[in-house]
Amino acid sequence: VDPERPGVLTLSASPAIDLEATLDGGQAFRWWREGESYRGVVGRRAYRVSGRSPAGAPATTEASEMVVEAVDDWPLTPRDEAMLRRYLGLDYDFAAFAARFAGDPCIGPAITGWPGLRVLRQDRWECLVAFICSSTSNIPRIKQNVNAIAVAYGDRVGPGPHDFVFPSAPRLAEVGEAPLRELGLGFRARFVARAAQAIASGQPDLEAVAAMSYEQALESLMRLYGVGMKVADCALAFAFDKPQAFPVDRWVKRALEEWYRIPEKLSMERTAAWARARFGPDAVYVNQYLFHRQRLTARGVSRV
DNA sequence: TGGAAGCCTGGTGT
DNA sequence: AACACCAGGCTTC
Repeated sequence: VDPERPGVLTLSASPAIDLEATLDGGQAFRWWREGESYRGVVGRRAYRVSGRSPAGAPATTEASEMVVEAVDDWPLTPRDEAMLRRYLGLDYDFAAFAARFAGDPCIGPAITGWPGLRVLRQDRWECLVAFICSSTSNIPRIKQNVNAIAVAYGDRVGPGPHDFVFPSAPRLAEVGEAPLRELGLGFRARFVARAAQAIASGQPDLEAVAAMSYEQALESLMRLYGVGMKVADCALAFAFDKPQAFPVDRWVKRALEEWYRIPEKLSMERTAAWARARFGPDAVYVNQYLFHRQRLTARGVSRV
């Protein structure tokens, strides 16, 4: 925090964070492009985040600074800074990861092509709900669902159309299934309502889940109705400090078949287990690069 | 224990 | 423009 400019916070990252890939690439669903920056809510405050290079341009491998301001224009505190650094995963030793996988025929070039893709550390409950909503869905629709929930039942923290805090589990538990269905969640409304009830009653306690081993945490989340392995792994990786998680969806499975000769018939579970063993404690970073590369290549905007 | 069907409905492509 | 068909899974059978 710069005492001369209390409304603005500067965060440095090396390499520069690719905001588009990181904030709007399928990890988080409540960031909105606003000119050169992205706007979204972290904790109970709405922020604008912008990189030094124009959004959309390839991130550079050099260190760069991000500029963050709160939409309420009040001063930013060291607490804001600590929270945002945590959210953006700025303490992660990215260089070590990049070095470790530089020689990998698939991941190496992907890291070179998108050096600024990072893994976020999101709010546990919001992230869990978002991935429950991801079942047989797509990114635009997931965004629509999650934001509809926030707008309908969350507290407003800014003047913008998306400046809402995601509602707590107890709040969504009292809302119930039918209203969620009316927001367009479809069959996922039951999943979210039942998860909200369970979490609201402390079964399980999400902070306790985060403190568990990966295996125990996975088991705990999968006991929730509507949460299978893919959804649980996403939540664990993106919100529960479990970077060894490796969510396998059709995109990632296809990429593994293509690059690592995984047999097509191998189940999702076995594929995930193979990948965790193969890629180790940073598996989710590999996972994100596989996903990102596969998805963008399919769209014809490959950088490798 | 594995595998296939059904679920809601907005996106996406034709 | 209208209309299939599909989609970043889950539960159930």
